[in-house]
Amino acid sequence: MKEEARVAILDAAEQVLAEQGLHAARMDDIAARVGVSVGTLYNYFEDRQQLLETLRDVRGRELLALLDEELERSQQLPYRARLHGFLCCVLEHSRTHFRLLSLLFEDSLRRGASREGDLDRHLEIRREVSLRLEHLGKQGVKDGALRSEDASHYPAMLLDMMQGLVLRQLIAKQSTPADEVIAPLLRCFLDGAAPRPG
Amino acid sequence: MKEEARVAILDAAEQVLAEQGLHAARMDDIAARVGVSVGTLYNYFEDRQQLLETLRDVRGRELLALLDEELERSQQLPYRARLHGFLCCVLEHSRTHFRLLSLLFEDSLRRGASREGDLDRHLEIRREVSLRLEHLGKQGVKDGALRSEDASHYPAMLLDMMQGLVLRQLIAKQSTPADEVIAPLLRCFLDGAAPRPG
Amino acid sequence: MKEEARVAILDAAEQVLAEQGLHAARMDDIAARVGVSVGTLYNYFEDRQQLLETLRDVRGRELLALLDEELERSQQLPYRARLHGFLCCVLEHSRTHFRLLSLLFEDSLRRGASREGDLDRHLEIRREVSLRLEHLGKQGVKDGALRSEDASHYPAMLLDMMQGLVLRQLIAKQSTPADEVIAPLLRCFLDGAAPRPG
Amino acid sequence: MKEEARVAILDAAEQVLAEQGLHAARMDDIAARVGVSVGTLYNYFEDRQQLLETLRDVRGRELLALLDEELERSQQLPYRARLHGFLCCVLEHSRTHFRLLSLLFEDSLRRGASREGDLDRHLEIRREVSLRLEHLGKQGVKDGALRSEDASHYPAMLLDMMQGLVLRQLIAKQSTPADEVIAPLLRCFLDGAAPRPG
DNA sequence: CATGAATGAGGATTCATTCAT
DNA sequence: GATGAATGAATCCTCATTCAT
Repeated sequence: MKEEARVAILDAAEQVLAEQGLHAARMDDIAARVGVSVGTLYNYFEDRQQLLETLRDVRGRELLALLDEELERSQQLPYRARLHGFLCCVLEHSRTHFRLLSLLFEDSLRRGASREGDLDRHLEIRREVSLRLEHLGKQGVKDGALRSEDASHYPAMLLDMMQGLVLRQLIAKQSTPADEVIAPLLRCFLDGAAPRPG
Repeated sequence: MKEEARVAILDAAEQVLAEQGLHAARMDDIAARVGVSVGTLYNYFEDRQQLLETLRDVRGRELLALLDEELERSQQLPYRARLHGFLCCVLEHSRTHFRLLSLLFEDSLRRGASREGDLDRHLEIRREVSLRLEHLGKQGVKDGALRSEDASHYPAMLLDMMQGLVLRQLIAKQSTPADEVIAPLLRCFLDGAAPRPG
Repeated sequence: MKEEARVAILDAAEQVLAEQGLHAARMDDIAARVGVSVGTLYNYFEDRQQLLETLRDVRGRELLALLDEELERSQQLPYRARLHGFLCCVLEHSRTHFRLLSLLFEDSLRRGASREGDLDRHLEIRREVSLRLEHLGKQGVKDGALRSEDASHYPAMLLDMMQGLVLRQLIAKQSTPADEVIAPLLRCFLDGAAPRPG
Repeated sequence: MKEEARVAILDAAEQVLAEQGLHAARMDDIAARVGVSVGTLYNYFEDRQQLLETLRDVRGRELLALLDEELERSQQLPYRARLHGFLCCVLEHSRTHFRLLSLLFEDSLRRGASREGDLDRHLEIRREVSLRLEHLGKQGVKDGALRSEDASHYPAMLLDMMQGLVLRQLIAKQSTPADEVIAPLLRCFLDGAAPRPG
């Protein structure tokens, strides 16, 4: 009961944030979106800041759960297929929550300048996703699908490209099927942009 | 005379924005940084919004000028070297202005939702950089250094990876030499992450 | 049954008021102190204002009852002893409830400015105590222990000194035995600060 | 210029506080009283708290200045006359600012419970006045006008009686000439309430 | 042109009170 | 009767913008 309300508030907050931006999203707007009054928000969250932090944490944990599920499911598949599944998963989740995560991330970065150590928690999710990609990468190296040389750079590169990809879809307000956009990304990542000698 | 003042204000604005964030940067702070009073800012810029827009445009044009200069200079070199030079150029400029551009870009994205058509101007710079990369890519294809198949995706991918790269350096507050960070990026981009068969 | 609850609420209210102050004491705090929910408070008292007024009246009547009891008990004693007993009684009660009465009195004074006639009820208790002192004073005059000249001023003076005395103990957070603090007060009051000629 | 504004704000604040009470006095009310807008208040004072503290300090220092002036002036007079002058001075100042000082003092007392050490500054003024009375008392003892026995209690007693006296005038909304109310107080204080044997 | 005090709309937060369960 | 979540009016404070000097 109480939990449903929290969820409803978080969902509303995400919508309003996505539409109005981090700063423009007023508590009144969020309340109106849920269909309650401002005061109610404060029955569930300490203050605006804590509401946003909770939202970030919840969404982050959702993504990680999705990824772990996907990794579990694809355990027997070869590296390329697993990576493809993983990225699709990230893409799918990001399409839904990208603007939110992006806004909150930007904010972390901003405030990270002043309050040292706060940034750590804010980057946790990205780091967790990265860790899973690293782990996956080790399989890739073992399978002979990845060179070990630059392996440490790959997670970041992949995430960067994913992020940009989602961002461009957001801007274009279109949503190409995941396969279609991930395929060239994977081709370039694995095989390189240069023509294969053979 | 008038121009010098504008430049001073823009510089101050960038510093304050980088330190305090888009929203926290107050007109008073900017004025104080220049060493003038608030009123003066309004003699040079219509309002806060226009000051920020000008700042974004100016910095954008500076980057484009740098890139064009670099492309001019490297005209006789092979594709890989030119691309390397180009990315170094982007990296260098981004290191100096990244936080600014990132903040302003986020803001554009945010307000892009509401004010249709406004976003276009905001994305102009990224698009211009992208165009130059496309153009460079054509040489790459001609030189046989790039497959033509996914050529249309390459500019975006490269830019995404550059952006992430700069971002990570900002977060880590360290600044590895350009060559060192761009090398693996280029290796992966051109040759792929998978081991070359030969 | 109903009465016990009222008493419990009033006691809790007094504690919270004493700890947090008139304004900072929230209905939720009072309810929590009793161990009930806010709604319950409203089953026993019209609203916050009425709860506080009741509290003031109840405590006031308790003091008056104590004083009357003391006066009854000391009926046969000489003036000085009766006055001493009376003041000890006031001191004892004040030590327990001073902060409360002080807060409520201040509040009366404040609102007395706006709502004419309201103040009267608020000052009732002080007036009642004063009346008893006046009455006692008449015995003092008869006994030859008081000059009749300024007799009308004495009750107020005594009360003022008592109030200050309690206040200073509150501030110092110490509680000297009643006799010890009342003795010099009585000496000064009855014999004066100037050395006796004899 | 800037100082005039500060003074105007402080005066307005005092009026509004006296009329509405410590808590009911809104920043908007104070601003309206001065004839400026809220924002202006914040150009002169950090926040509400600081405005009130400043007001208390200023009024306190005004009283001390008055007292020191009076003590200076009466230097050659005998103790009784000097004390009379001193008390008149306190009475006069209190009549003008009593409600203010009383409100602020009550507030100090309240918050003194929680924030230890804060109370000290709040009680400073009362303590300063007390010090001057002590000093004056020493002359009284030397002059043979005061018994030294309870001398340490006298300042507090006098102040308590003065405070009550002013309070009662405030409540009664009448303002008896200073001499008339101070005379019986002094008579009682110096000669005692009991009839002189001689 | 520069100044900087004044403006006042705007937003986060609190808390007495209500009322459906 | 008891509960406690919902309500929303009320208030402090901020800061972009203006304009008289």
